[in-house]
Amino acid sequence: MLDIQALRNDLANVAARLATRGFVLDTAKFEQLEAERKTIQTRTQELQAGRNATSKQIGFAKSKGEDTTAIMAEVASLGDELKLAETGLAVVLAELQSLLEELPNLPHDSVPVGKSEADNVEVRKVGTKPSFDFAVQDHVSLGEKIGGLDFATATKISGARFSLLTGGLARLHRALAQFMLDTHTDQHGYVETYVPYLVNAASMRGTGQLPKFEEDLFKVPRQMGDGEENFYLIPTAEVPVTNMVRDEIVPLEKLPLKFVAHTPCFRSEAGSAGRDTRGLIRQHQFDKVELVQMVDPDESFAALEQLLGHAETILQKLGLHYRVVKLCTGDIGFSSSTTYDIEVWLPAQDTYREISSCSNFEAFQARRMQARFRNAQGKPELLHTLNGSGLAVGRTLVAVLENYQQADGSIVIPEVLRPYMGGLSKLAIA
RNA sequence: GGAGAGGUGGCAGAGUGGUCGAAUGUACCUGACUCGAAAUCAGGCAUACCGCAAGGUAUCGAGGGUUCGAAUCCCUCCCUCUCCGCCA
Repeated sequence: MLDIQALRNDLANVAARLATRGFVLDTAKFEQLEAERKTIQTRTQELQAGRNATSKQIGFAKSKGEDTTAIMAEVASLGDELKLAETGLAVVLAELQSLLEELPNLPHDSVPVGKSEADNVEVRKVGTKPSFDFAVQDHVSLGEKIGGLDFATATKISGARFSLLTGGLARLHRALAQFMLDTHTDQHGYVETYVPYLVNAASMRGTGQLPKFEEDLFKVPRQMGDGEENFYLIPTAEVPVTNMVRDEIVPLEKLPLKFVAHTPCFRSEAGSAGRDTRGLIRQHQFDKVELVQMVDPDESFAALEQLLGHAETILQKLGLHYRVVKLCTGDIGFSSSTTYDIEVWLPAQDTYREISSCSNFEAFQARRMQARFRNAQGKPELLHTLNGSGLAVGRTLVAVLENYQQADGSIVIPEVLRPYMGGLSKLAIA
């Protein structure tokens, strides 16, 4: 959520910055709501002040045993007008709130201006493309050759966009996740966390998935007293982990907070019909190791570079070629101020494919969540939150399969994963 | 699932219809005393919004209700704790 003060003080500038990401801010509507709010709020507060003062007099008079019928008659007439004013105020405030909740974050000044993915800026390439003296196969064919990648059965069990791993591939998948977790906890100073996969609406609101992107989520209805209040399946561990600090005031000396979590992620992939239908690239369920940091605002951009480096380390240790891309204003996510994507080289597709996305949200999520720390002056101040995939496990599995394939279709297991594979050095063809 | 007890400021903990936004303790900040610290003493110390300011408004788990007036009474819900049952 943006700071409403920024909109009040410098609406044109906010609108201009939002425009760079293709968002049209209805400034007239905002100004109108603000004007209404001011009028109604002032009026309401005047009425409340009047009522409070009179009621106080009644209490005072009664305590002295005086007659109060005259004053009580006077204040009685306030009731209806006050109720009306309060209701009107609540309506305007709710409208303002929902307008505010649907505004995306302001891109940071350093973010390249652009319309789409095509305008993203490549920051660096690391490693080299592997060369093959045979025709490369994609991970689906490779999975069939060595066995253990079974889409047909997954479809029977659940439907499209689900996968089933068995045997060596299932173990390789687990090995990747474990390797990532161990690296981030042992070498990068993250605290391992195990979190709920079903979360409430307040958490989804906190990180920005709600109210605007409900159709991307899997919703689990449940009865709650009279009505119903849904659970949602997490689309990323960012949601439960970042919400750890919702409504908290973190002591300064505890910063930065750094958490890592390995979780499944559930996405409805609404609006992605027909995209990436083959293979493991785009699924309703996939695993991800997620890095999350909550930091002092002065340090969030340095933290972003570090976090990005932590994610890159995994690819380097796995010996995978990748590039880092800085997303342009038109391509960054709703809540993000700055985002780097890491794209891994996939030889079978002859292209780089997103495997991690690392973002600084500045105070955008913290303001929604009221996630604060006590600053050096002892005052509560909004934190900055960051997160990044470190990495998407399913896509990393794809990258390992495709980059480590041999002429016969077998897969050499990267050195760093072998301890997690019981010393195995190769997945042989079935 | 059944029975009971609770949810108040950073923390602990009073407060059961009227100068209560809330005693007290503790933590923290400032000052005094001290060579310095501890102890002691004095003062300060919730958040948000409106306002140039004076000041005002809201917030005592959430929502609704009663009332001139609600932390306090009523209703619904959520959460926590204790005991019992069930259970990976």
